[in-house]
Amino acid sequence: MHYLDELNPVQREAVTQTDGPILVIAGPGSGKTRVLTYRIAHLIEQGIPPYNILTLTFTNKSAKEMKDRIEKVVGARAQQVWAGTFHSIFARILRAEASKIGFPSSFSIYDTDDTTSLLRSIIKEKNLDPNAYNASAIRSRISLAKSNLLSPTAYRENADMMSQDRQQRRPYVVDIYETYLNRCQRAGAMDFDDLLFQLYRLFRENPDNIVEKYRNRFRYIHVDEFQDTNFLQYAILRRLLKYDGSPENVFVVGDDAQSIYAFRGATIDNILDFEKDYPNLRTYKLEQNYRSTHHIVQAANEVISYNRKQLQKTIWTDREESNKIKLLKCTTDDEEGRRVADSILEQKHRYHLPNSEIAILYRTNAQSRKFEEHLRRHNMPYRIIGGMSFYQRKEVKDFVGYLRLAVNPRDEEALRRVINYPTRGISDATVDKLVMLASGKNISLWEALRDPALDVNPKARQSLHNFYLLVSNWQQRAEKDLASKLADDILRQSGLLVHLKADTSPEGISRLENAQAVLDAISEFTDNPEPDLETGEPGERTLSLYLQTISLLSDADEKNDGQDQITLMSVHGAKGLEFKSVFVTGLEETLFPSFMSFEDPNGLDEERRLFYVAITRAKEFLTLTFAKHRYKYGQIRENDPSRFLEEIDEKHFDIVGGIGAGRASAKEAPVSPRASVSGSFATPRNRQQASAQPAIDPAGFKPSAPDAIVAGATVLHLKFGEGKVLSVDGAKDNKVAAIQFKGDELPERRIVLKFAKLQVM
DNA sequence: GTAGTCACTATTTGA
DNA sequence: TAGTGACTAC
Repeated sequence: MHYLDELNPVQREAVTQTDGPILVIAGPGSGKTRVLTYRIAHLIEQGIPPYNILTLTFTNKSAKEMKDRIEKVVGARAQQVWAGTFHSIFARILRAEASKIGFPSSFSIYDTDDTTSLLRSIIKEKNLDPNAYNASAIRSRISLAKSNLLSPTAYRENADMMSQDRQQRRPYVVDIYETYLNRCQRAGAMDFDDLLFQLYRLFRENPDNIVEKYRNRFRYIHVDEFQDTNFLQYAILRRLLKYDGSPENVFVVGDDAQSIYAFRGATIDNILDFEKDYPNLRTYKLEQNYRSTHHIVQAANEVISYNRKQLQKTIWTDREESNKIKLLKCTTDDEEGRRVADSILEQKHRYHLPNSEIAILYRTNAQSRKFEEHLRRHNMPYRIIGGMSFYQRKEVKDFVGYLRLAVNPRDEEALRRVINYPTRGISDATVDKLVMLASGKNISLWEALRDPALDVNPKARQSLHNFYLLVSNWQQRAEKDLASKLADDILRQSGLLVHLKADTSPEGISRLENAQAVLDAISEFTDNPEPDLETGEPGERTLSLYLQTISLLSDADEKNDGQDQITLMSVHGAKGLEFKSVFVTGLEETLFPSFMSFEDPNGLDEERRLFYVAITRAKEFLTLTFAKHRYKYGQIRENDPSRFLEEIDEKHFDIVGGIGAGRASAKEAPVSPRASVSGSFATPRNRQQASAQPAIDPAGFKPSAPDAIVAGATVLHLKFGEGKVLSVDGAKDNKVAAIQFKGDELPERRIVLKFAKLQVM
């Protein structure tokens, strides 16, 4: 069948419209990937050289999948398309052009840990209070600044940013930012944001007319998941697209309803601005859902209609046959784990589902444990995406630290990590002196290492010298030697191998195996060079490129080994995926939606979009679960069912056992007095807390109607006791009251009136 | 210099 | 609870 015949009329129009700016608003399961891949295949069929086509995707994995799908239509030429994530494509450009902005071409990439530890050290050097200046909070501040193109100078002139910092009682954030930038430059390192920020800088300063080069190269630009791009990414695209005589061949695909990365700077404004920036824009809406059955699609529409801001769009399906959505009400998180495992077992028997068609989704990675326990108990194979990945393990990071140093000795985070690990007689005091000297003279740690002005005892000096020789030797080899051979030598000569071998505990053995797995990965990498895009020759396969590649891997890129396993992951991780059967778990107030989102309505809207993404992953079976009681930080917490459950019409539900027989009864189910509930999970701490609760006689308690709860009223809550209503907001069925309870550690609690048991006094 | 203990504290999502 | 950083004892 010809590829164009596999498309519906709207899809086909979007695919064959090859020139000018195009926006495709694509609902979940509407064939978005198909449109994108066929459009690129179509361009190639029309004679456009594949290396003139750029496609920016969200994960490396989806870029690869896309290339493979294009290949099915146009053959091997497909592999010459520039397809990858923003970060990986831009890193590649920066490697080629680094010298123009004062970076080595083998610059290091600092991951979140490197950045945080560098910031921690800057905060210490500046003698700032580490409590007020929380390193990871500062990191997100700096990230926010970069994503909005604010240099330190612009930051200082930005009244909003400065006053926010003052309000947070940390007026020196911008100074930390400035120092941080210097340090990165000195270390020849870029963090994730820099890969965008520095590229933007390169294009703006435009040495040697470099923008021209890339404008000519990328004649057709595609962006997947456009709703998740931030201002900086948009600005870079604009640089590439907006100039005199530009054909503006840009094709973006997105869905405002699936925007779930606002927390890291993504903004829907990009979709709205797009229409303004490109007056010739043609917009297509893909609304037919080919993925899910009727009840799922309807539920998704109902939920998303509660969001205030959205582009008008209603997804629909012609799939009539349909299972209802199952709702599992559980008393505890443990019961939730058990019943999900049981349901999976049952589904597998009844419908012969392979494990790979089943996914368990949760809001936070920490929730995976209970599911793991119960799946293991049933001997069901599973894999976890996200959480601690291979390259985040300590032993792997240590080894990689040495490799980074061999490639770029100025890499200060790598140097600090390994300089005395395994121990080689370089004390913390010596390292501190090194850092002070480097700061004083504004030289890199690597230079400071052999600076005669360094005031240390002869023994330490000798140790430093030996370390210097060791690393210099690797560094010289890094440019010519085979990466795998060099890495093997580094593992031995660094002393890491001996150190790891010394630990014969099971964990120790697994650490050794992980280090050796890095060697295997490097061999695999060097043995399979990808073709160079312009020449088609086997491309560069240096250690430096390997390091760059692994630092840009994301969780979603983890491969499956072809085993038939159940997938466990966060809802964020599930974006773009689909499964026959999906379990969306932990649907409780404060968890999903997260309590972090309660402060601002935009936050709640984002949680709702996240829920929308979660349920639309399911093709045939959707199961929603919640637990009344759940452990958090070692303590039991009680939660109400998520408001999102209330936003789905009952007719889509099939309620299975648990607390009460039906949904309505769950709302009015008699609530056990706190003491007896805690008693069944007795720990000394819980007991104490329970006895501190105000004693309210459940028998004499008569809940008032939600309408009776108004701001200023004094109310009684079975669990929290007496409280004052500060405010009430939200529409009729979703009213939320902010209440301050007497003797409560929280300044206020937000209570969903529909679920709450409150009595006006 | 290292290993072990203790107390504290953070609580989301991720390239 | 789990991870971390500071402190202590050898």
